[in-house]
Amino acid sequence: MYINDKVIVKMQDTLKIAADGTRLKILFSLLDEIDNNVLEPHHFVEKCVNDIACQIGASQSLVSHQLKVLKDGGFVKSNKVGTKIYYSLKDEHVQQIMKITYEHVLEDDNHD
Amino acid sequence: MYINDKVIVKMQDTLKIAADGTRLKILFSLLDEIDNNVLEPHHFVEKCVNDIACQIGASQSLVSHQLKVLKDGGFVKSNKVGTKIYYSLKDEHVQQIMKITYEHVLEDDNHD
DNA sequence: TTATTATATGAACAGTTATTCATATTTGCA
DNA sequence: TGCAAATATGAATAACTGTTCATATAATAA
Repeated sequence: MYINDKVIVKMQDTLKIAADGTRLKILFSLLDEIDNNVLEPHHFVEKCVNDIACQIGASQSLVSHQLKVLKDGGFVKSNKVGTKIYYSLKDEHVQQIMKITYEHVLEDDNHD
Repeated sequence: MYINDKVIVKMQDTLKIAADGTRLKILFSLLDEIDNNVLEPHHFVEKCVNDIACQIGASQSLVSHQLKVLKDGGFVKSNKVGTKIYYSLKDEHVQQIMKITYEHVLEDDNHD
């Protein structure tokens, strides 16, 4: 084995964070909405907790909980302005994981 | 939201499969071993269940269970020869997910 | 047939986790 | 000060899942 256990655990933890419907919806909502193709490179949008909650149809509490998971996992960053806290994608790795996973499930559709 | 719930569920399911240490070790063991850089493109190696179990230090039963998960999820394919069943990576999406996740955790190391 | 090798399977348990609900904290404003 | 808005937090629960153990199945050889 080339990859040591520490790296395996980190990869596992990273993928676990992405492997949740609510968190995926949050991440998609943080992708730029200017052009319809959300999976192409771009700069990232900032949104506050309530706006995300409304957009994905989840409660404030749930979104707050999951944003904490995403932030601890290095998926998003935050920016406090007044009482609002704006969240945005942290880097492009997240976007790339989503893009490849998206392509993977689309390809599977052809085999069903 | 651009992405419908069906796609979200499929992405979640796909990522869940990758988000496990044992399964990640199995996938890494199925990457070609000729050049040391396991994360570059290549053609995929075939290995039987017992060989994988020995290489990653897991029981036969556990590896068999997880290979079933990986196969059902479209991550690996199998090829029966006599009593042995040879498994290999199914396509390059799996490899790409691993590569990007790997890069992501390496980058995080710089911030610790 | 019997024995052996390789793999799959099912049940059971322990540990984890997503969600909800209620409440706390923080900030801005009157 | 008090109030409202935005977000975070903690507990509790229900559902899920990775692992182990024992056993079953399949293929080969003697």
